[in-house]
Amino acid sequence: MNYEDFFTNRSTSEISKDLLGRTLSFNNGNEILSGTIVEAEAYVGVKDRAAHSYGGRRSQANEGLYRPGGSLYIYSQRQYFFFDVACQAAGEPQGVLIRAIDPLTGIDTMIKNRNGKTGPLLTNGPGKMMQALGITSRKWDLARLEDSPFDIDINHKRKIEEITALPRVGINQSDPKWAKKKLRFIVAGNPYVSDIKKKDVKKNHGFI
DNA sequence: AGATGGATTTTCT
DNA sequence: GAAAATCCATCTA
Repeated sequence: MNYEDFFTNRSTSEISKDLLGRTLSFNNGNEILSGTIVEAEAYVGVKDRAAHSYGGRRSQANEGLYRPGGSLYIYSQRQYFFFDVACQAAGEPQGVLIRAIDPLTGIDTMIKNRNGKTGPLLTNGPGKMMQALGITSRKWDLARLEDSPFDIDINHKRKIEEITALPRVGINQSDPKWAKKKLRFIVAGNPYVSDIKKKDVKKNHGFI
């Protein structure tokens, strides 16, 4: 299995769901920072009102979405960066946004990168996650996953008790049809999922 | 625990 | 000039 196969050949929601439980890692040149993906959102292209590629919108800023599955689309907003992987064949601008990871290695460095924050505050949101990894530029935008310091383990994943589908976060509500679509997938009960309620957190973090 | 408003910067109109 | 796939401090209960 290679990245291009993994990120094409099935729907972007299926790909997003299948990313849960897999390890995302970043080699900062000194050590490997990594964590288990516990939250991801699908953006399904030109018909998706909430996608950056809605209506075929295309510019230097969102070019990554138009690249073949397995290409990186890194984008910035309000001093924060977002990590997306393009899905589907070249020219079909769909993608998955990785929103949160349950940290595994390099945790001390993540705490430093996050100015002393600890626990779920480390990585329970897309901007926070990238800050924890120490990403401060769009340097790797448009790169292929296999040619970047990022890695997603597509050969192994942790067993998950239950996956929940929810509406996506922070998107324009002017078109309820798309705003309400359940294209956000989470590991139920994991404390690193953004906005999870304390009472919903499970002791095993949602893994078996 | 839930709600509100400010910060800040890239990108497009 | 305004909007944006966010985050955080601060308020109220």
